[in-house]
Amino acid sequence: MKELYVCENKEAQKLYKIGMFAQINRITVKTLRYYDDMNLLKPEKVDEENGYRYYTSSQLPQLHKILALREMDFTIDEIIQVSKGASEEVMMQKKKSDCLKELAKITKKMAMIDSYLCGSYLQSDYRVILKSLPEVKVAYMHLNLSKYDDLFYQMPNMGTEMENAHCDCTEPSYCFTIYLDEGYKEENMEVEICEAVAELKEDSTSLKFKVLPAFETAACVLHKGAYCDLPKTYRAIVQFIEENGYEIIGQQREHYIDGVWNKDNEEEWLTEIQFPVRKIQ
Amino acid sequence: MKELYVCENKEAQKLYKIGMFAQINRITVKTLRYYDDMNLLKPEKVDEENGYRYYTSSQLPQLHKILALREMDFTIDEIIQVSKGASEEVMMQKKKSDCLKELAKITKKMAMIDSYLCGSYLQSDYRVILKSLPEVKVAYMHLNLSKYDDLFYQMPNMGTEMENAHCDCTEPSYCFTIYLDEGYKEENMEVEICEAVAELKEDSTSLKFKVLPAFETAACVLHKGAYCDLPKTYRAIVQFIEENGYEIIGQQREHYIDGVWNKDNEEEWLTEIQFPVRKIQ
DNA sequence: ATTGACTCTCCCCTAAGAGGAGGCTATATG
DNA sequence: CATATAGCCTCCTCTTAGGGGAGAGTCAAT
Repeated sequence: MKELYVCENKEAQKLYKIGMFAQINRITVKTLRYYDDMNLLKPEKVDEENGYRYYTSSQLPQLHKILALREMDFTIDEIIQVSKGASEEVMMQKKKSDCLKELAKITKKMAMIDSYLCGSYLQSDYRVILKSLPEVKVAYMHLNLSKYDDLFYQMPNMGTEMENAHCDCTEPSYCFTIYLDEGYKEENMEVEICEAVAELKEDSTSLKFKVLPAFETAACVLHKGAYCDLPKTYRAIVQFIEENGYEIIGQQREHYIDGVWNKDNEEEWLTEIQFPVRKIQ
Repeated sequence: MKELYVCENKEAQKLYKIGMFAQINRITVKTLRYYDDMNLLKPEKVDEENGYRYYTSSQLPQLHKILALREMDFTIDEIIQVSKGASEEVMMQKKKSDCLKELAKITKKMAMIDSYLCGSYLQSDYRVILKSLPEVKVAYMHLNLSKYDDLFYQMPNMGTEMENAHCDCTEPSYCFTIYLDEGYKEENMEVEICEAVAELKEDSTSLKFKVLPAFETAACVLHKGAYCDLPKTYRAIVQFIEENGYEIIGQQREHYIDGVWNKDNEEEWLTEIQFPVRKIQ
């Protein structure tokens, strides 16, 4: 029965070796040694001869506090701050806001996974990214197309006109169309074919120049394959915009990356859709 | 205008150096080099002479897929599995369940922080831990106490009786009382003082022996300081048990670690309360 | 030819320990 | 008393997904 009590020796404090102390607290020996190295919890006594660490029961509350804070995801450094007297209150509030951020992130992740699983993002080949569109100088031709494919018959024309005007294209090249119609149309659409240039030149009858303003945020998605599948991609990106609380604030651009001009195989064609957007408050 | 289109040279594929390719995709050069090292995304071509990496637009979809999966918290290894043909469906489901687990963890963390902030855990000095209580052989004395403090007047008696019976205490020592009354009582309580021993001995009139069964789970909390504050600690642990969906399935033990027998200062006394519990389905 | 912007490889760093090698020590058993 | 085993020590490497930087080579424009 509490041998030390019987002995009436109040000085003697039971010393636990590291293994026992670890077992009592359901942690590993490694962890205790690590906390020693980090100067977070020093053993009560270290044998000078053999280096053995000895702990006492009076260190239990300190250790339990450390473990409690670790469970709340405090880092070792933060726990050291606390033990040096930093306001726990303040750090807790910070931790809480960290938790809320993490919660938001994980919720977003879940939403992405879910939207993949229910197939609306079509096998995850759609990755909507938000990026900024810088101000850009373009050469452009205004066209009324009776059907979509006419667009590409016009492209060689535009190439010729640009050569005549001695235009320098930017590197990497940035060639796209702007749709001027509101809403979706399959025929008789009004478009502008644009290509980024280094400098503005004199307007001619068909080839004109202008500066497009920058957009702080644009929702962009890559479309791989023939153009007949483009509508599906449009639906996906518009869905993304709606679901994530954005609104469209400008004309979308269809940016041609790979196409008939450099790839025989339609499946390798690559197009990027860019929608200028803004977060709805 | 799409110079390659004008040139009608379908073989020529525009090669991007790593910096440009990184910029196009809003990622860092380091990331691309890392993916190369990991064999996740090899450049289309590497210059044999100077080691420069060159990428093409046809690698964009692959890269975007990688980035999309990274956003969903897939590890590099998992993405490699996917690119080698592992079922995305299955991995997504796994990811989702990971997310749910993480969500549960973070919710728990938040709850801990909140309960700290609203003070119910009293400055976080209470850390409830769940551990198993192994089967234990004890020497014990059955007592009826008119008031709590009488307990400690009985302890020296018990020490003497145990010495007479030649008991070997376990290491570390495990000395505790079991409360036999239902509910909380401040006086006239029926208790058993127990001390773990290596072997059972012959019962005497006052000192008896028995084996206490193991409990798979016990909610335990350290109490630091004088015994008059114990009720607060009891309330905290009972609150924890209720809030976390456990139920009490045995008599609680009050395990004496540091006390009057080895510490003069009441504030250094240390006691552990152990409640055998079970998760409610 | 020079300059500045890119690129390469190689090395070290992260948080909180885990895993293990090699060597010393404490305790229990024969 | 000798030895076997378990426990302890230090030191080293490993984990993720890249980041930072050194030192050296390379490209493109002036």
